[in-house]
Amino acid sequence: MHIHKTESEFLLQIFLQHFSLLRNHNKRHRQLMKGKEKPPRKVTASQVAERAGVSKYMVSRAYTPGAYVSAEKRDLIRQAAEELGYRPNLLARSLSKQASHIVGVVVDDFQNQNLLIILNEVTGQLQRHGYSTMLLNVTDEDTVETALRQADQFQIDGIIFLGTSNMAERFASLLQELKHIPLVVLYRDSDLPQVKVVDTDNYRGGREVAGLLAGEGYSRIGYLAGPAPGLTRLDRQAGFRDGLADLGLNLSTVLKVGNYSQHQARILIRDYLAQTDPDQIVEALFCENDMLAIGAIDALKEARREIAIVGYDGVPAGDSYTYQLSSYRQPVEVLAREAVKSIADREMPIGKFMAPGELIVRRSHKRGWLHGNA
Amino acid sequence: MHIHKTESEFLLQIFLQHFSLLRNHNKRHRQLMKGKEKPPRKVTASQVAERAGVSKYMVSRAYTPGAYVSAEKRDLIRQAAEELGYRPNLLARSLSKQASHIVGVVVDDFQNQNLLIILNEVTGQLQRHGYSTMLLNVTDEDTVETALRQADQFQIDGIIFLGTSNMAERFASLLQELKHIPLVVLYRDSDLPQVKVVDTDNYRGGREVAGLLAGEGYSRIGYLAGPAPGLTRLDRQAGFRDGLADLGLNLSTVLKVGNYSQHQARILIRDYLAQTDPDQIVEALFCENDMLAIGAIDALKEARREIAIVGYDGVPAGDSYTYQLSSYRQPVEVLAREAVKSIADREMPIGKFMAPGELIVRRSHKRGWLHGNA
DNA sequence: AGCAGATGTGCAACCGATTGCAGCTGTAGA
DNA sequence: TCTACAGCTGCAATCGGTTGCACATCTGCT
Repeated sequence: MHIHKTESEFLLQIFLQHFSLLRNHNKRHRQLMKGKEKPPRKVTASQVAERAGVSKYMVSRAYTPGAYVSAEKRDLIRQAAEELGYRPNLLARSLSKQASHIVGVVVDDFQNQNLLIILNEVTGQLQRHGYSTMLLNVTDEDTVETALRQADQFQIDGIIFLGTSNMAERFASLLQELKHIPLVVLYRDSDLPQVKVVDTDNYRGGREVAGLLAGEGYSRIGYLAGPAPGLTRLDRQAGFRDGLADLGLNLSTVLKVGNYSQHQARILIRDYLAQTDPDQIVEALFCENDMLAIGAIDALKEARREIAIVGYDGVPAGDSYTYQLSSYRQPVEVLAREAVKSIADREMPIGKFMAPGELIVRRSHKRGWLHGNA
Repeated sequence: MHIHKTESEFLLQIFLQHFSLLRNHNKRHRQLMKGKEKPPRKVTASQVAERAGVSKYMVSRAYTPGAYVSAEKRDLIRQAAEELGYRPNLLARSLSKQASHIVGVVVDDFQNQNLLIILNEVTGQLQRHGYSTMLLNVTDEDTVETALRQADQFQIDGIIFLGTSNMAERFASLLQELKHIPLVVLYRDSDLPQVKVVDTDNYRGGREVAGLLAGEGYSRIGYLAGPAPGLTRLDRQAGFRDGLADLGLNLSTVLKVGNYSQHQARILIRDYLAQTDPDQIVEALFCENDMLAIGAIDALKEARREIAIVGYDGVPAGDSYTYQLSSYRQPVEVLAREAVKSIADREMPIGKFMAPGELIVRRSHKRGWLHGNA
């Protein structure tokens, strides 16, 4: 009997705990916190005001540039705030200001090294400008809308789309409804209206690579394209083609791979080698990005065949002894800076920003790279 | 005269616009928006309430599980909300609920492929659980505090630390003050108090790798360690050592590299080969992670020397023909799930979660990997 | 019929900031 | 001395939600 009672009491307690947890979570939480030794002081503006002997409204003004505050009061308040360790609640501020200083950043491929390096740069820049980064995962199609909705509900100040896929288009069309949210597409060109594009100068990059390969004296030259829709690929390829043409060469082959993975490129090149008349196989191949180039080199090593390879991006892995990949470096920092600036300016960003990159000359574009070191 | 008047009126207008732009940005913005063809309808709970013929409080309850609402009214409200395209303002909700459903995710190395794969998984899982990811950039030391502050001001529900560096310690100590913020350290073991650790079972992984190498009949066996402080490295190494011991072998050499880059590993191995008595050079080397392993392989190829190599992580790059890296796969999805769950449970997460991984048997641990395919 | 208890609803207060406006100073100019 | 006006300051309202509580309403049970 006794045991029964204790047991049911115990269960009741559990139930009550659970109930209050559901229905009254925050109050309970607050009390619980208050019980601790070190109350994690949520210092509010009112508390600062009290200490400084002013009203809470002045606290806000002390941090608003251009507001009417006497210099002495401002300093007084700032000091009080300092002493209390006051950190304004950004949720409240954002709610009131109707702008969150949060930027949504979308990455569509976590295997692409260069994308991630840009991501790093972008978040760093955003942070330095006082923005926070909300990372949106859209690796499968269904999540695009979910992610965007979530971001929108947080009143984000803008979206930076980092990737190659046509998700950018999905985003753009979804954003049509939410006209007030600026969209920057980085790492990929596009003619979408109402969008700011930030990318390397693909045409120019293509031309420079053409010059590099022509300098080695190749004549049968190919281009390995990825699946990205839109202009990036076309311009890069056009620049390459035109560059070759200027030097009296022509682009004899264009291969196309289904996605930007190293693995796919390797398989494609393996099949290409196997199925193509040896006389027709290209001597040099410009790959749309470094991941593809690395995959291509793998296939060539495997088959012990040599084709001069040049990539695009300038990822760190290309620097390894195994690959020594010649490439065209994207000016990552410049691109990131421009993307962030576009959003920080708080005007609806439109137009294109195309930065020149820089040739990286290593060994993979030279004759004899497959063997020896010479 | 007439012209003058118009002109000054015009200037006045400009001035007023500018003034209101500065001092009254959001209101102006709203009006501006209202002027457009498609007002980007910020549907609020009140509007939904009006349409459904109830008070706005009921709207809130219609979405609160376990609240007292009649089924019919709930459906009515939900439908009205649907028709209007109502999306609750998460800033307001978070402010009121004292919990933002935002999780801070810290990545300390954007070159580490496995980290990024985990990042992908983590953000995906978070999204699925209704959380948003705030990506914190802490690539240089100074930004740790800034980043954390920013996150704290958004009332984040927790932090997931993804990385190997001792920034985790910095975080933990800074979080001491902010006791209410849960910290999960993923991809790295630690004995920090008040922290939840999620990692592979390093000891077990080490043992399994020992078995793999012993099976090939090597006797001089080494370990290539990275700089990470703490238990991950020690356990992995201890498991390896114990595993060898059980099979009558011992760990003859431990090399240590200054950071986890492929490049550093390559240089270290190159020097090791050059400076070590050939009779003393190990036959097999277990590398603390795949990036190091890949760097080591590069150095070996360069020197045309063979040492059996095994990595740890299971990054996709290891699958390339060039490397064919044998490794120990971290159960990325399981780890991510556990990390997210720890935070979603809303209790202060403490303790360790160690998941077993899985051997990946490719070629780099076998004799003869340097030459041929056999 | 009378009443306890469960179920639904709206009011008002609150989360923590920002900001238009009214009112209060002080001081210079008439 | 009175006025004008600029510089400050605080009140009250607002952002868009959530929630304790008081007040119905509707059961079913004596």
